[in-house]
Amino acid sequence: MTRRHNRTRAERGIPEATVARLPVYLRALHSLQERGVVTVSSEELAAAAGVNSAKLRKDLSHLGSYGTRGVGYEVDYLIYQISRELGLTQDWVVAIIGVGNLGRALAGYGGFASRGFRVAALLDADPAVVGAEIAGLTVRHIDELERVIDEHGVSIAVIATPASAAQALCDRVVAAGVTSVLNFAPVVLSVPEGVEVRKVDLSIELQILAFHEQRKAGGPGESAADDWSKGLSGHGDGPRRERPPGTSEYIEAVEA
Amino acid sequence: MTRRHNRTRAERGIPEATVARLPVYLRALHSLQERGVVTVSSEELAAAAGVNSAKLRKDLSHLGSYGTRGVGYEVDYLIYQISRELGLTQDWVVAIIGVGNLGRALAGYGGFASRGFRVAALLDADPAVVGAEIAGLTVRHIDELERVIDEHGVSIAVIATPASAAQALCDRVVAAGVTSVLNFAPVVLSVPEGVEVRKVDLSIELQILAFHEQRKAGGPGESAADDWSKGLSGHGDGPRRERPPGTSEYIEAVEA
DNA sequence: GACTGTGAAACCATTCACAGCT
DNA sequence: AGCTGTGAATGGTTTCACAGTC
Repeated sequence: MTRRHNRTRAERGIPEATVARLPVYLRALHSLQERGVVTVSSEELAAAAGVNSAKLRKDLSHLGSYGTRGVGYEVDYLIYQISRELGLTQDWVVAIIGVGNLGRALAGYGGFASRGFRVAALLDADPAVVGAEIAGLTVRHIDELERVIDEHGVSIAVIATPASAAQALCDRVVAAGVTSVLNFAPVVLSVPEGVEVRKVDLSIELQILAFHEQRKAGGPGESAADDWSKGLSGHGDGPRRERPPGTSEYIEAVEA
Repeated sequence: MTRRHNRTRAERGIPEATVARLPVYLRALHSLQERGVVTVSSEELAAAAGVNSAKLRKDLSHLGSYGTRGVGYEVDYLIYQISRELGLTQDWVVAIIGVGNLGRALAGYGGFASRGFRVAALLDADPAVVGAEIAGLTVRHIDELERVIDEHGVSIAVIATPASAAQALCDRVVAAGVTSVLNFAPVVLSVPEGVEVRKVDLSIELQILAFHEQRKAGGPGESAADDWSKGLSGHGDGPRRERPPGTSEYIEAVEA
């Protein structure tokens, strides 16, 4: 069922693919706004956002009819409409859990504050960090997690801890009422129905690049496609380049 | 045209969606491997990777027929095959450009080294950082970019600079022969044909979360859908919550 | 009996091309 | 004349369901 009465358009339900691009359009629009541009065509905006214009128009059409035929889109107005659709016209209270290098980078990241994300708390388990002042906030001990979430009305938790700690912390923030989690730890978090998790994985992107890079240079296939003795388990002498056996595979942290 | 003779299967050309999931499977497999698991069914592996089993099987079928009916997949063997397909059985030389908090986090990230990504160089423009030793490397000055790329045979550049510097640096690494770029700066980079760029955007994910979070709580729609005076340009009194006008919109850096 | 590999069906996303408005 | 908004066409991805293999 859809939601209530069918107002004008945008019969609720913007495709995920579109939602994922709206922030990109928003950024491009802000940049145009700063340069004093008042009106922009789908062609121009699409170029600035790195997509093609048909896609841009289809995406925007899901929000409503905010352009003017023969003219284009008014920059300020479109910024407002996209911001509203994304929920950026209200503040979101964010807690960052794990204050290693990544947590610090996130804490100080200007792109959050300027978009309505207010980092209200930093938490860590390491006594050496607890109490320190970072980006204007005092780092609290992870034991205080539930209290801090409650105190500040945190609605989004950012997990920037080692993988080993992530699931347990995720469980705690969810139990404390948080329903949106942004996970930087290299694990698949499981959460109950109704909780949204998004993942940013610093190494997955590199692996995807490696795949394409390899393709450019002849690819795998031919060379040594099957120098692995299937059926004989144990490590055999498989891969062309053995990795030093000490490099304990994974479980690895996001931190230095 | 496909590639040469049609070996067994996997007539070259793995869908992008599949490529993007292979690293996730790989991680799940490594974790199983560490726990001593020898064989895994599509159902179990899918659960560990957070996808459904039909998708997993279809994905793996693009690489080849590496499972055994009635039994499942041999963990070691599958790790090897996926690694090979992703190009992780060879080393990739990476340079990190921009050594703020994010650059540091990346430099020390264990998940890179253990996957065949060798961070060979760190570069920055800030004289206060140049010469410092971070994660076992001495930070070089950005002026030396081309020399460093050449010296080490860098094939992947990671850009972790403020947005304002990103495009120019990207142009330089591309001119120096790099064909894969991982971009953390909040800008759309343009590159010539044949160069692969991937983007990780710390704030886009948060914005997507905000969108869904807002949905849970009644959404926009009803309330104040059109309190913006279209046609009257200038800032009007639009959004429900005005942001402090000082918060200079974007152009913002990834750094603290 | 158990589980993979895969056609076929269903679904979603992108692109095309043009009617419709300004 | 110029540009948006959108049906229709295309292409890609996910899911279903089961034949084939161990």
